[in-house]
Amino acid sequence: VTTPTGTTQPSRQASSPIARVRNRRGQGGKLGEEIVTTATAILASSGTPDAVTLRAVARHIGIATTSIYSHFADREAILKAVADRAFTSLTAASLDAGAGLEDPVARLLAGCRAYVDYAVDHPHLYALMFTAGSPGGGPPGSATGGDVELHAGEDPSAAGFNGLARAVAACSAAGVSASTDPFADAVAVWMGLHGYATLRGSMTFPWPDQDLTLKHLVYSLARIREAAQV
Amino acid sequence: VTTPTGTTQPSRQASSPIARVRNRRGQGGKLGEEIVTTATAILASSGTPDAVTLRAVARHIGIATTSIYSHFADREAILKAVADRAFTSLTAASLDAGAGLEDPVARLLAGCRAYVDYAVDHPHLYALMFTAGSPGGGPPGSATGGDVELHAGEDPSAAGFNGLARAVAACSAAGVSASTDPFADAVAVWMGLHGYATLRGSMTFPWPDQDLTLKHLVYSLARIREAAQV
DNA sequence: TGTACATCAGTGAACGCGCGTTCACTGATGTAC
DNA sequence: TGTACATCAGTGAACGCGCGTTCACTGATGTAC
Repeated sequence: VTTPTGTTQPSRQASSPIARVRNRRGQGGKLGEEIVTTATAILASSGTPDAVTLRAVARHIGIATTSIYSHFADREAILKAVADRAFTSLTAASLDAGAGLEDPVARLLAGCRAYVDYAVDHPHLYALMFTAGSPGGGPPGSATGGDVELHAGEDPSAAGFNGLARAVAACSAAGVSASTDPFADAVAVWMGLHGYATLRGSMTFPWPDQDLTLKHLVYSLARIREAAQV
Repeated sequence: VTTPTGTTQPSRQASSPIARVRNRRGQGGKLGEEIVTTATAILASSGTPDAVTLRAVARHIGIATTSIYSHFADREAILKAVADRAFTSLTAASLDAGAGLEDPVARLLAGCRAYVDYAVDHPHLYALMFTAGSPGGGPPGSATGGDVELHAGEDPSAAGFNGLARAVAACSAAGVSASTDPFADAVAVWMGLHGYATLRGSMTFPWPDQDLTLKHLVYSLARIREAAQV
C-alpha cells in the first residue's frame, strides 16, 4: 500500500481499514477471543482448515503474526479452540431447542432438528469438530452397565450426547418408544443425524424431502411408536 | 546421502533402494497408475490429503517431481484419481458382497456390512471421497418420479447407491420391507451407514456392539419386518 | 540387414511463495513510593 | 501530588523449509527407409 506521499504502509484487510486499537492493560485476553473468532470466520469462508494459518489470522485482525504466540502455542491450538467453541454452540443449540417442550417425542425431534440445522449451517465447522483429535476426539467417557449417560465431566460433546440419550430414555419411559436400550438407540440416532448432516452438505444428489428424512431417521432409530409420532 | 567415495547421490526411500527401471516405450501410462497407488498409500499412512504432495509422491516412487506432469495436470488431479479409484473399489465391494445371496434381506445386509467395513478399513480414503468436489461431488444424477434408480451413466458412486436402492426395493417387493418409497428409504439407510462409518473412526466412545448397531440401522431404516430379520 | 531419426519417458536446476517460528525490541500504562 | 519503573500488549525483521511450477534438456528405443 502506497500513500499519496509515496511512503509505504502495512497492508490491511479491506473490510476493516481502521487501525486496530491496542487493548488496555489487563485486557490482553481479548485478543485471544478475537483470534478464535477470526479463525472461525476464515474457516467458514474458505472451507478448509488449511486456510487458517497464523499469518492469515493476523492479517485479518490487523496484528503482527507473532502476537498470536502470546495467546496460543501454535496453529493447532487455535483450531482446537475453534472446535471446542463450536462444540459448545452445537450442544447449546440442541439442548435449548427442546428445552421448553413437554412431549418427549417433540423434545427429541426438536433437539435432533437443531443439531442437523447447526451442522448444515456450519458445515466446515462441523467437519472440523469430527476431525480426529479435535476436541479430544469427541465425547469420550465411559457408560457403565445399565447407565444411560456418559460421565466425562464438563465436556460439551458428552453433554450433547447425554441430552440425546436422556431424550430417548424419556420416550422409552413414557411408553412412546419401544427402546429397551436407550443408550444404544441414541447412538444409532446420532449416527443417522451425523450421516444426514455430512452427506447433505457434501454432495449434489436428488435428496428426498428434508423433514420427512429427518423424521424417518429419528423415529425409526429411536423406535418411536407410530401413534406417538408428531 | 553420501557414498564412501564422498560423492553425493539423490536420496531414495528406504523401502525401495533399488533404482527404478524406466518404462519401455508405449508403457509410459504405467507411471500414472503408480502415482495413484503411491498417493493412496501416502494418504492411508499419513491420514491427511495434505501429505499427498507432488514431491512426496515423486520421492516415494523414486522419480523426479516434474515427471508427474506428464500424467496429471496438478496435485488436485491426483487426489481426484485416488478418490475415483476408491469409489470404484467401494462400490465393487458392496455389490459383490450380496451378489450370491438369495434372501433379499441377507443381500441388503451383506452389502451394507461390506460398505461399512470398507469405510472403517480405509477411513482416510473414505473421507476423501466425500470431501466436497472430489468425485464430481459424489453421485449426481436425477431420479425421476417413481423410479428407484439414479441415471448418471457409469459413475461408480451412482452405481453403488443404485445397488442399495435396488436391494431395498427388492425387500419391499418381496413383502419383507414395509417401505413404500424405496428410494427415500435407501437414502436414509445410506445416511445411517455413512454416519456409522465416519463416527466410529473419528472418536473414542463406548460404542455398543457393532453388528447390533449395523442391524438396527439397516433394519429400521429399510423398514424390514421383524419376522424377516436375519 | 543396417542406420538415421523422431518419439517417448523421464531429468535436474531454478524460481518465487507463503508458511511457522525465533529473536530482540518498543512504547503505553498502571502502580509503588 | 508527582515521578520512576515494572509490566503488559504487541512489533518487525529475519530464518529456513517444503512446496508447485517453469524451463531447457537427455538418453534409450522403436521405426521408416
